[in-house]
Amino acid sequence: MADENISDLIERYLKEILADNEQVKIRRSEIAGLFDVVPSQINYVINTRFTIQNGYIVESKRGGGGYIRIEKVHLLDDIDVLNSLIDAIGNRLSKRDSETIVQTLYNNDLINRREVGIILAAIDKDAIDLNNSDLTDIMRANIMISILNRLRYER
Amino acid sequence: MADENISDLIERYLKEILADNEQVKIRRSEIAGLFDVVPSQINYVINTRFTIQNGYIVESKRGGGGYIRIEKVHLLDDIDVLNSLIDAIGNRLSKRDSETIVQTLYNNDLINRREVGIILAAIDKDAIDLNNSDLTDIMRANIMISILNRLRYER
DNA sequence: AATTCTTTGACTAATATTGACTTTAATTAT
DNA sequence: ATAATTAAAGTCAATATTAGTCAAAGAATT
Repeated sequence: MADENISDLIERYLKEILADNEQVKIRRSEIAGLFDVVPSQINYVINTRFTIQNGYIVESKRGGGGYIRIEKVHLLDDIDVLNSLIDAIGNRLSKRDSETIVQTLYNNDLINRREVGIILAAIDKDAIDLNNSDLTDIMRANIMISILNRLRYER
Repeated sequence: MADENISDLIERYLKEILADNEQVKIRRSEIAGLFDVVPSQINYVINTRFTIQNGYIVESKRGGGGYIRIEKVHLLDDIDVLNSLIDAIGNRLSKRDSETIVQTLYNNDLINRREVGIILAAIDKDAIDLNNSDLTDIMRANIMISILNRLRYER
């Protein structure tokens, strides 16, 4: 417990609030001031400790009245399939492989027919085409991973 | 819930009225006075929060007895909603506008909460980012249109 | 010694607020 | 009737107020 750098302290501070609340809404500069660090360190703490893998989602808004909101989400129990699918996708994902993944999701009752349609529309070749099949496969991988991560929790 | 910016407060004020009425008719300077802001801020609020994507149409008149009227738009059926949303998307689509669209889909019972999450994941900034914000907005427009088109016949 | 993690700050991006100037419509004066 | 005045709303660019990114420097760990 005594091994604490400032990022750890900030993490602990936020998680203590999250122990009693579903979410924290902060003003970045305030927290930075509280711990006497530069504002961007708050981003560092968030990026390293409040990821979706840890069960947190983060929203923010800039400008007057801006904020950062961290929300704890409930990760589902049976997400092994999702996790292994995420792990299996590398940087690129072919159309064919993406269809296999969607089929797997459907077979495992992780998505319904309608959701199959939506996901296939989201990664549709024409939609994400960039005149560069390499880029298209990268884009497809990114989108698929983002969706799989979303399926890992419910709100 | 405190600490919202004034534009959010004005938005909320108007939407509360619109919850009970089909339309609001305001005198710009009055609302500005009520919230102690400059009159043109009312235009800012309207332009950013009461767009057609949001499901509102706005009419106004200048000169003596001038006014601004905000009206909830009433589209006949789901296809109308989808068509008008598709029409409103050009080549590019900002994050903000995309969120408005998804909200409108939800408000019109065209998608459920879970589908909101999936769609937002599909167009998430980090997912479709290619280190080029121009391309990001183009990609977001393409994906959103693809999904909207899917919803058009999958229902 | 090498690698990874943390801290810092300069620069960028998004959103909100303000105010000077313009346009339109109604009212009043000629 | 027509012109002048007044009373609105609209536009747009400048400024203010946040948060985000990224890379370099420093610290800790392996």
